[in-house]
Amino acid sequence: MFPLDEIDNIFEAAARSRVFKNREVLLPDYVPLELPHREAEIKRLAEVVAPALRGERPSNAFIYGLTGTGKTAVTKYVLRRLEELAKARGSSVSWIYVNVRQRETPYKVLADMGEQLGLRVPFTGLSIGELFSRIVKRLSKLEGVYIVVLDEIDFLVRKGDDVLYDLTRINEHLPRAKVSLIGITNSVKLVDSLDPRVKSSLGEEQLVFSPYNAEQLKDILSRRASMAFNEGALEEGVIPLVAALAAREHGDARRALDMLRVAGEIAEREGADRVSEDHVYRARQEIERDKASDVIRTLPLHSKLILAAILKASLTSPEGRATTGEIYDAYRQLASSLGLEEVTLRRVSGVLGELDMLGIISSRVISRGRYGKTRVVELAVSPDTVIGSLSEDPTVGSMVQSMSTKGLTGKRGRATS
DNA sequence: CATCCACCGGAAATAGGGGGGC
DNA sequence: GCCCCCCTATTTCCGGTGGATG
Repeated sequence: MFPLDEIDNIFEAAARSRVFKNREVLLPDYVPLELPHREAEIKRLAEVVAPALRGERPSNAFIYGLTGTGKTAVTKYVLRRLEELAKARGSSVSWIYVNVRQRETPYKVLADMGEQLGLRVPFTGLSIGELFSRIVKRLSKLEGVYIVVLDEIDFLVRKGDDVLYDLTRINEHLPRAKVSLIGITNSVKLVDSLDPRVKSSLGEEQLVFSPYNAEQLKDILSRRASMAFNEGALEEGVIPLVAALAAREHGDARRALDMLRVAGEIAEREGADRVSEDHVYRARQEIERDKASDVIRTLPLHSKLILAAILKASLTSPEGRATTGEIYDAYRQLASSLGLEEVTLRRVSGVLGELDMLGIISSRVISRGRYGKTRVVELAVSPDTVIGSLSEDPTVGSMVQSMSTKGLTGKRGRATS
């Protein structure tokens, strides 16, 4: 028998990282104790929600800014503080945070809200209306101020949605409790597509978050890095590099912190004791690849097939591009070789649009005059990534693998420029 | 300069699998 | 059990449309 304490020693040694002191502070959901370069936004939001301390309903607010500009972090930061303060003064203020992108459908958003209010909600079966009135019923037994944060609210807006509208009017049903809403989005366009009634209600206050510049990113990164990494674990150029790369991608601080964390993880995996610029470059690649793989793996069957068709069509074309028609032909071949029913051209066109949104392909519609209007598609991720992710699928996997050899020879055959 | 290709992309409807309340 | 609901992927229907061609 191996002595227990020796096992412990092994774990202990492995657990003690050479580069990381506290890796968690680089994770996306970590809210730091201070949010540098967002002082003005914090102040604005604090002013907006402050009336809650007097038991008044704060104005609804609309927060807009690109991804990674601190919208979520600032909101959580301010509301946490507000709640603490309220508790200390004996007034009742609570907040509910729902990420609409993760909850996607109106039903799930309401279900999430309901659960946070202590309701037991079946994951399906109820009508939206029923669910809504249960929430109202629950809230009408309560008192105090409730601030509901709907993050990435874009996904709730899709045409003719009354849930948002109903939420803005929920106070009419409540005798004592007061609800105010904070909507967070990263698309300016959203504001226009909003139901005008919702727009005016939600837009009682509007906050705009501007992207961080490279200097600010550098500052944010070094503060965070000093908590996350051991002394001297970062080579000189690492932080400026990460900041520069992220600044180029519209100042996304989350992306920057991710890059830093993954660079650290790569360094650690390799047993290096310092994180180098090379680790950063590789981290950036790895992040892109993982993101794409995750998306591809969870695609529905026919979307995978269509992606395989794109792969096939683009690898056999000299430019690496393919049109909708070509993709459809390739798709039909693949489908019939697997003995599967085919989806229509309209659907393929729709899937192409989805894949574009997901960043797996990039495409634009062009007119070839006499020869019609079509969409030209090219892969936005490396063929190897696509092949790798698709081959895990039980249905299309083997087919993609056999295609990969042919495809890659085809690719090798063409000019490398 | 009208024509006409090869699709685009909106809207509505359906299928069919998940489940309620009563 | 009955009737209703939600959700996703898809079909059906169909009115556009940029620009090379004749």
